[in-house]
Amino acid sequence: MARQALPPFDERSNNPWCDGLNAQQTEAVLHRDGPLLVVAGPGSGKTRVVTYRIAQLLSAGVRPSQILALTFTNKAADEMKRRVATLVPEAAVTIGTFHRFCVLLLRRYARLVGLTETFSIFDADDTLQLCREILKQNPKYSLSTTPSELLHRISHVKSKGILASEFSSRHADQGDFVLEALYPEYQQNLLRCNAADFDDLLLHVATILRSSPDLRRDLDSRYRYIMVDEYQDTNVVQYAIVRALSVDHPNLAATGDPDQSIYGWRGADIRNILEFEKDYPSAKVVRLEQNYRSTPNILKVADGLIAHNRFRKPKLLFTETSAGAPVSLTVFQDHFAEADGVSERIIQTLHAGASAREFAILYRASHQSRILEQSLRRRGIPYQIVRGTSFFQRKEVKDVLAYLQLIQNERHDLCFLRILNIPRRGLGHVAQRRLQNFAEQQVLSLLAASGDTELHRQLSKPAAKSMARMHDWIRNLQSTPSQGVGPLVRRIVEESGYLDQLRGSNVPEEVERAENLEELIGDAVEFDLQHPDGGLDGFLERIALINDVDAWDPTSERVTLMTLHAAKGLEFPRVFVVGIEHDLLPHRRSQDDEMQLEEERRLLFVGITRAEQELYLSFARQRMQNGSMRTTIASQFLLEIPRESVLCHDASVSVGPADRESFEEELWDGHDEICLDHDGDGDEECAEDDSALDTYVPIVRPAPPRDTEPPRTKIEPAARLDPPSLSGPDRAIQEAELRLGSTVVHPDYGPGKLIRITGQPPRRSVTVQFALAGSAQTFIWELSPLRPSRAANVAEPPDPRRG
DNA sequence: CTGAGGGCTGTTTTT
DNA sequence: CAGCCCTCAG
Repeated sequence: MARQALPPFDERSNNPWCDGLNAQQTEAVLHRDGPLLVVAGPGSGKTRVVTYRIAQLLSAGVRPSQILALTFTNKAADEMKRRVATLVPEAAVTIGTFHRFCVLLLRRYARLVGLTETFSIFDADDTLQLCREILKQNPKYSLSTTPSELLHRISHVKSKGILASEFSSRHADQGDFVLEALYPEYQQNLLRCNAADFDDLLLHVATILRSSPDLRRDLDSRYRYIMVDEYQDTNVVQYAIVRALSVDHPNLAATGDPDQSIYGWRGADIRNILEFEKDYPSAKVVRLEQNYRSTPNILKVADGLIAHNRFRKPKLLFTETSAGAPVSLTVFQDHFAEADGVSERIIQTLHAGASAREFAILYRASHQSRILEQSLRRRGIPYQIVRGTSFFQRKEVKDVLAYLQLIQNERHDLCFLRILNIPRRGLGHVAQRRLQNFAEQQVLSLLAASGDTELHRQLSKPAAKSMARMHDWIRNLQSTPSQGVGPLVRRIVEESGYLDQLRGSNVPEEVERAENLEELIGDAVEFDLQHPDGGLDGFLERIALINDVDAWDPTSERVTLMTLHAAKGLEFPRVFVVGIEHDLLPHRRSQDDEMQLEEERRLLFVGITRAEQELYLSFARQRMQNGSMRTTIASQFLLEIPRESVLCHDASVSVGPADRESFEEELWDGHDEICLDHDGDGDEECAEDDSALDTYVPIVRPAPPRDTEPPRTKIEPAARLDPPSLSGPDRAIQEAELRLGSTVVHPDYGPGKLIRITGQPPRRSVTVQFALAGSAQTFIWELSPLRPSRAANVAEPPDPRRG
């Protein structure tokens, strides 16, 4: 397979796909065969490059069906589709999220992993419910974990690509008995319900690709040109999938930005992008560093902040736009005042002629939206919120969806349990327990068991009658030929009596629920119109995989509220980032681990770089936490942004007018050495290095000098808070043993090698490459359960009989 | 079997 | 503070 040479220069300039592109963008667009990595800073025209390249490939004769573009969010996929459609109308290129693409494959090859093609997708609620059930049935573990923790840990393990079968054998001797017992049980339950959770969608596909070489080869050849967006956010499972599809035809184009990696908590492995060149030695690497989005001031703030990440390769970001307004940094008295301050600022700007759609308010945690909403509503500012609970999460809607899922997949026992007594039919705890026991004994699905006359004999007369009736009714729904989803939803809602029950209530809340059910019918009818061949599967899949970000309408004349995570990939003329406080951003749960702390910093970096013209940063001196007002601490990140690019305002009342101008000093005073620290050893970090990405990480520098002087100021910068000191006899041992390459043991992950050590004794951050799990993790040594090991060879698991 | 009320817990980000 | 689970009375 000859690699195509680049076209001569004049051909480039004549190429319609290169109009208005800079040299690097052009290079990426014209790249045809072979692996390509585009490292793209924020606002550098990445999406443009990807879509132009697709157009370029098509015009060079590549068939649309051979192109596959994978994104993380539906929003990104839709945007890409839209832009490709503008360039090349009606090109049937496959563009979608990883999850959706995997569902597509899995529907076809479900049998290979023990599912049928009508398998259900369990959402967060379902999986949590399942974990509850599992703990209920395994009471001996219910003290050592909670359902949500169990769920979280299973998901974590899955995102590392570890199957239930592998987990038990790998970890049998490692002491994680809870997961060892319950992960396989969880998985069996999914299988019994003919269901997959979100992680499974990926994991099953990866498994299929690994275990079916012929199929892998076919798919590899079918998808000749693969593009992966946000490659820094791929986890090992996604990596395995992409890798498997680009063996024979390694025309893989990955785009991403390590500085925008914000999904580490979900198992994203930044090494995927860092080691791209190792995986594909012939890869071409293109860097897009010119920013077309933000003003220099905004960019300076972003750059100054992200420069504080130590595990990073510095990157040049530049722009040619004019300076623009300084970035605003405001402290408010409390979160109410902050919300009001933001609203007032919006009002003023609206009066000056701005339009509401230009604004975005970004925050760390979704619950922060509530106060903001109230404030905006009071002033009549139109807003749209990208929030966690959607229409489809409402109880009554989920109830009806449960009927639909049960009809689609009669083994969906969770759905059956959910609707057993909805609407009320006199089937309570007793009937439920007998049903479950019976189904267990006879190895039947709950639906099948509910129709069994043997079970009916075990129930009270009214219960038996009610259950038989319900069973027959659902069977009838199942066997009725499909007239579309709309009529089906209507039948369920009406024939079950659910709608009547709600309508007849005098509780206003229930009447509203009835209205929601009407709306659901409407939604289903509309779905039928828009997707004549969609069917029940399509309807349910859309609900399972689409979230609220997709309902976000960028053209609507409203202020956008969303989390920092949801904001990735978007841009707005005017951006507010609120609540930049210690324990919130960085989040409390991210502070013990340097890697997680860096991820929080990247999160703020992402937020900052959404702004085109105006950026407003703020925090509150007090905030409601667990029902009580607490005094907050300014985020350490605020100390890290370049002082000369921001304009500080003190809008809080705790400081008298005389002190107002000193707010800036209050924040920064005595911290210049922290802010400036990284300029000292600049030549190494700023050294040009065009080739290898692997030098991105790690640049291990000495930790910033820690001040011994007590802070003089009222706002306590978190960076100065002393870490808890280590006490006890372990200390000497721990310090002596801590060396690169030495072996340590973790109670859960087993033995591993120290591959990175940073920081100073009270709080050293160590990264351990685990031999058994095959993955690396970073810990604060002093706080972790890691212990030095005498074993020289980590390849061999320690023998428990000896230990 | 149902509904109300008390106690407990947990508390980020998302496909 | 909120949401969930369990208990208890009807």
